Amino acid sequence: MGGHNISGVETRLQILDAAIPTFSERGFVGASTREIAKRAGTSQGLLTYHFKNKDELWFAAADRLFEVMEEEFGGLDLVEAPANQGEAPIDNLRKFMRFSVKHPHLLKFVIEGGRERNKRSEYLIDKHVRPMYEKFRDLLPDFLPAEFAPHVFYGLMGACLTMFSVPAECEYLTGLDPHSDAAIDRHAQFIAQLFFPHVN
Amino acid sequence: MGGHNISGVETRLQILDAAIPTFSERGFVGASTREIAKRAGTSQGLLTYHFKNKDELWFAAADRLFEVMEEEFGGLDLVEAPANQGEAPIDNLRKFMRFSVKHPHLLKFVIEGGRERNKRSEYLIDKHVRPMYEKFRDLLPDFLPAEFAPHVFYGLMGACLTMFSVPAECEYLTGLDPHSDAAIDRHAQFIAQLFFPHVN
DNA sequence: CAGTAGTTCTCTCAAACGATCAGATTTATA
DNA sequence: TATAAATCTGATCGTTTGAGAGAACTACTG
Repeated sequence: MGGHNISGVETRLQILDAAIPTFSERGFVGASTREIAKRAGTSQGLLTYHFKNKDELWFAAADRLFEVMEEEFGGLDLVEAPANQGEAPIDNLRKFMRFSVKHPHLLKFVIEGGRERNKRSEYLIDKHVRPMYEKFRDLLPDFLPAEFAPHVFYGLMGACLTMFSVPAECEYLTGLDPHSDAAIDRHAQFIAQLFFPHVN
Repeated sequence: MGGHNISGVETRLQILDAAIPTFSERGFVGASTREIAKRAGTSQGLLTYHFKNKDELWFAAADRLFEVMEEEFGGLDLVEAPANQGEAPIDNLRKFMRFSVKHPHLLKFVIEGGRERNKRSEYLIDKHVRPMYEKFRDLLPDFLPAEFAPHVFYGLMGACLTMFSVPAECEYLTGLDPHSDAAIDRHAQFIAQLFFPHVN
């Protein structure tokens, strides 16, 4: 078997690597399959050959993003490490923020997914977010009542990531570029003092 | 003067009241002028009469939202009140969160505006967000170094509002409805303990 | 009551969209 | 070398989009 490219797998990846930033920048509706094809250097008709439709392309892009996250970041150890091994939480927070800055698209996918409930958001939550959340929840300290889990989760996530989820706004509003190492380190320091005051 | 409706001002408001939830739910690109017109009970061509184009309609909707916020909430006193008058910060946080839950559209506007830098985000920041931010920044305690202002701002905003900015996701993921009074109270309690531990 | 200006509505248009398809092209297998 | 399978391109379909031109309507003015 064969085709123009050595293998369809390679083309698939090229398309996904073009689809991810496009969906991230323009949103699902705003991203056109023609722009994605142009970025990938292929034709628009090829997208529906490799992926059945735009929804399936989005699913595949989300899967690819979390695949990269799993490889590079290795899961969410925000709570586990400091609680169980006594590691400095600031190191984990910094690692977490650095990853979020390096891969802003994942954050954009999750945030846009949370906007309204549809098949995309349900796919994202069921397949990728819920496992993370349950791991997080199970690692919370015992003295914390169970009903506080959502509040700690969204409180911590929001405090950690909001600044990096709107980098353009942050720089235009405050003059601070959230991508800079200084900003990341300072934010990690601030959040660590906030959530883990006893460790310092 | 005259026309089919009693007054153009009334029609304008009807259109804005339809545009706000539509932009909020679907985003700027996803919201079609036809859906807005249908919700408002008018024709689509009327939108370009009252507002020059879709961008101007969005600007007017944003202005209207912040107008309501100013009337009902009266500015951001998160820091001012507790620092200067010794009021319980939890009351201000609760008030802030209640408003955000009652008017989720404002939050959606700001979040989508931060996605990428364009004329909409710049309009929103320059006209509405920057005054809030500068007021917030000027009220921070003196012992806090100035370069921490953006971190406190986005840390606090993120911790406070992220849960309410993705209510559908929150409920589907954690089973907790962020609109409920119990959730709001508990979140205010958690955030207040986090940011103002000395007050309790 | 006629005239006029301001307002609302209908109809239309070009552009862009996702999706589909026939056929060309390349590779793998026999 | 022949054949089948996989890959890719380019054209096209039916819809939906934002925007605009001009008609229809209403209230005010003289």
